[in-house]
Amino acid sequence: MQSDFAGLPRLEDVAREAGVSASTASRVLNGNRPVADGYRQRVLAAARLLGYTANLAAQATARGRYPAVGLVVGDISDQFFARVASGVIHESSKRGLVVNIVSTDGDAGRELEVIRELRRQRPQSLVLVRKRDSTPAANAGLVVELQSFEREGGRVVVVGESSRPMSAIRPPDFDGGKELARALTKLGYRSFAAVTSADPVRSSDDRIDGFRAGLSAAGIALADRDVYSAHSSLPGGMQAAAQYLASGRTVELIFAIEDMMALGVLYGLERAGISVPKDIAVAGYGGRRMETVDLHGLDLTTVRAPLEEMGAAAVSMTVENDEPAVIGLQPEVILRASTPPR
Amino acid sequence: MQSDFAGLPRLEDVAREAGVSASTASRVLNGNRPVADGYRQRVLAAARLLGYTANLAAQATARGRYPAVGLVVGDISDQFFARVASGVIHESSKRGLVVNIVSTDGDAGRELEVIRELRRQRPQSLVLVRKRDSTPAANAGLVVELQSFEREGGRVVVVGESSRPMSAIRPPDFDGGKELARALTKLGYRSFAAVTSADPVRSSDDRIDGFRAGLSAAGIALADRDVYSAHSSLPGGMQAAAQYLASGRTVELIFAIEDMMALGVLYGLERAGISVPKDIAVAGYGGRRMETVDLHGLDLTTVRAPLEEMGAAAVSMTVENDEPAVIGLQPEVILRASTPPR
DNA sequence: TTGAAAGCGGTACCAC
DNA sequence: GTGGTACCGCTTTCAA
Repeated sequence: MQSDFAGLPRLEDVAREAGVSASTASRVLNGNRPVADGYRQRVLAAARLLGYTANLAAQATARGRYPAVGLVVGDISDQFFARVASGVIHESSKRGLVVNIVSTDGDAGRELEVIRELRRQRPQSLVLVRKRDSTPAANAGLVVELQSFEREGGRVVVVGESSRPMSAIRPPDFDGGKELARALTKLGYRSFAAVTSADPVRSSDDRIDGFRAGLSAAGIALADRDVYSAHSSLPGGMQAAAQYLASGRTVELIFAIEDMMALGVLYGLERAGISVPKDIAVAGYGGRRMETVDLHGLDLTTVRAPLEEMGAAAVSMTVENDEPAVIGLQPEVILRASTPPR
Repeated sequence: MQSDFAGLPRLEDVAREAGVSASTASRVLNGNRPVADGYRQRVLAAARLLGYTANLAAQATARGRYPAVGLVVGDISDQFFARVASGVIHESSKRGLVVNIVSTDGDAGRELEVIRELRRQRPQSLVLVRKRDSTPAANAGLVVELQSFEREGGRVVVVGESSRPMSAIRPPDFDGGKELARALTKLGYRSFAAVTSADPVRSSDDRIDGFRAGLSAAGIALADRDVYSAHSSLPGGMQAAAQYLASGRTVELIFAIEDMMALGVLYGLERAGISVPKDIAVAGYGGRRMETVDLHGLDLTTVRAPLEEMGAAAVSMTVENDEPAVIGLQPEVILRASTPPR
């Protein structure tokens, strides 16, 4: 073989350099068992001198476990997946775990396939990130695969949607919608419209449901005819704004379940001569870092979805062996200029 | 140790089940050397029956190389990194390589640190993705580290900025700007303004320079006073639009070096009562999938940066052992409604 | 405390 | 073709 890690120092090289046995060198480097201080120093010096780093794969075969988390995302260019992945990567790094990432390419049917791919590496845990639950059909083989993984000592955590009896971290969409409603009613708003995604994603519904619940608590009803739906994107938001305008109804505030849609709504309204927030207020959801450049009106009120935290929590769950559970995190309402007090 | 891959079938289990030696089983499963067809079938059957998948780490220690690519990104929630990563992941998957991902957290100074982290896994190659070249200071240790990696048979490809004598894949920003200018002049535009990023990123400059070069070819000059700069974001674009309006100058088309900025420009203009594309045209750059919902005017002309392709090309470069080289890919000008023929 | 030796799950050379 | 065996780099008993 040609490129056999050629040149990289092995544990034995360190041991020889330090004049001790490989066992001792190993003990020093892994710091578990006691080693005479003189030897300890020499081993450490030798390791530093040679620039030694343990071969993770060899360690893994010897130890019987690979300190890795397998990360399955749908599409890493999508903000949702990217932000969760970011959290997974950071938390893993903190905990000395490496991250092996695979993508289903947006095709949920490939989940099983990529998980098998991932398992070749014998990761300690699997973090599946999804926007929607897998279809019952795809689910069949998947559940078998995951259970066998857990039976072999692996841990699985699903971030996002999951109906399976499996540890999961759900985005606090309902609560986020609810708290937003509460904050807005507290600001004095009394009549609302909402814009949701035409795509059946659970998050959207939850946000709307939560929003509605929050309004109810203040004695305000959100009529179905005041809920518009469109593609979850900036253009979609413009379309929704057009629908709203065409309806002839007027409300004090429009809540869009996604920031880009909210921007689209904003844009659609303004180009129709309706000023935000003077004539109407707008709120979004997502909380992507929308640089708060001081621009009249573009300071969008939003709810920050704790996606990075969810990714981090997923990793934590897999290492601390808590009971399987479904946990949620706290959303954060961010009030800005697009919804001034009334 | 508890979770020692417990329960997972080993090669030996497959061999026993098939009634052959481990060597033979290995040969069948790796398909290199000849094996009698009878045995072959039995081994394959046994493997299928037991659900056997080779332990990648063990294979790696035995073979002396790990079929993995180490991917270093600055911030995976950033579209640029995410799209490149997407390409890396797909291409790797195609080629049977696993992807180990780490992030510098946006702190270029951490690059060396995370690369060391990555090298514990003995990946065959390293793909570094960056928006800007590393600082000379950080560069010092980095170059040593990377050269030692290459000396040991690893391959390194930088995607994005790199001044080092190292294989790199540069985004075709200059060409993209140039081709855009050519396409626009061909449509009949004659006077232009541009909006660039206040942040010193090479891509921005290249796009502007290319744009300028393209205009020159048509005998048109882009004056410095017609180049505005702002934060590369939607609000930044709005600011730039405000600057443009305040300048009192009028041009036929405004080119912003980033799509979100272009949208901000669009928005800023329209809210000032200037209609796009009726009164003025706008073009962007980036080509993120901007869903082409049929909305008057929001169909933004742009240049598609081939980021996924760059990621894929990086992986290809590391496996096909071409000479180290700096290669570029083709940008794609996408003319849409925001720049109608004049 | 320390080192020798036996693994970990595989691969690949060797002789039959 | 096939199986025995040494070995990959590291960990972890086990005796000394």
